[in-house]
Amino acid sequence: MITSREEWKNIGAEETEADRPADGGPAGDTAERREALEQIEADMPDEEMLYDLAELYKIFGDSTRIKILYALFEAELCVYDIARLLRMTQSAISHQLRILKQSKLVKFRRDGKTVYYSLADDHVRTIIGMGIEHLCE
Amino acid sequence: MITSREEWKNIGAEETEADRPADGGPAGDTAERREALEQIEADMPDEEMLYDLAELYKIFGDSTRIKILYALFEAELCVYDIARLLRMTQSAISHQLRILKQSKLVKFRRDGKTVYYSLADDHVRTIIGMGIEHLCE
DNA sequence: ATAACATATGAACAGTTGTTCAAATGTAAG
DNA sequence: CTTACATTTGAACAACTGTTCATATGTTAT
Repeated sequence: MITSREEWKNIGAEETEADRPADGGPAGDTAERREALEQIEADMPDEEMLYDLAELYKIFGDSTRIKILYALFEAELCVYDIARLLRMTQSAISHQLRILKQSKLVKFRRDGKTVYYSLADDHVRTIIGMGIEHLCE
Repeated sequence: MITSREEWKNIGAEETEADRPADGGPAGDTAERREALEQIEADMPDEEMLYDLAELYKIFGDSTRIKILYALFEAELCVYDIARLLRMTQSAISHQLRILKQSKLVKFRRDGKTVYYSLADDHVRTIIGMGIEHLCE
């Protein structure tokens, strides 16, 4: 029986790199391939950008939030009405609105006791539109 | 001290609707507002569509997956090289590739022992592009 | 001031998610 | 066949997420 992990272990490397791929790989580790990888690495946006990008999409990755955003496509709405529309508690909606607010996807204005929310800009529409386009094929 | 929940409670309603907003709301529950909400509800895509949309964005909501997709922007890559590029275990990468595969965001071909992955279509590029555009403002 | 209303927030809890570890496939060569 | 390589997969576990419940904050009216 093969111990499996042993093949991958880069003996002598630090503990934290123990399970990462060492040299080798398919069709040998040619200079060309190594160079190509380095080029790709160089062309990649920095860590932070990619992290922020993932954080942004995480926001869209919840159906409650998608529904809220979609509802705001048509009109400015108060928390109470969004809750009524989605048949959820206003607490749940309020929590999600906070997240949407933090991501600058929605803006709000206060009118007396009521707080009205609306889309921050048209990017939201475009991003959701892209997703729908992908699904419809 | 106010018991708070009591104000919301729709007395006589089923248990499951106990904490949902009943009639009322800001500025009274006029017929106009009720009608506007019904119109919005009618214009909303069906539950399933919105759920699928959220599921799609969930895929983009992880930086490892974003990195993999971004790497595939430039070239077809094997699992081993993606792992090397992102400095992660090939197991972790393989798990994520399975998810990307299931969502039809990447396709793959086998060449001997090696499996090469690439973007399934250009929607991925557009969707990620939209996200970057939103961040850069 | 008090009461009622609209929204926000903190803590707790269940459900989900991403990585790791270990082992299993699948493929090619000796 | 066996061995080595490349990838996949299942289980376990920690970290994260969304909802609920209870309560707090903010606003208007009396």
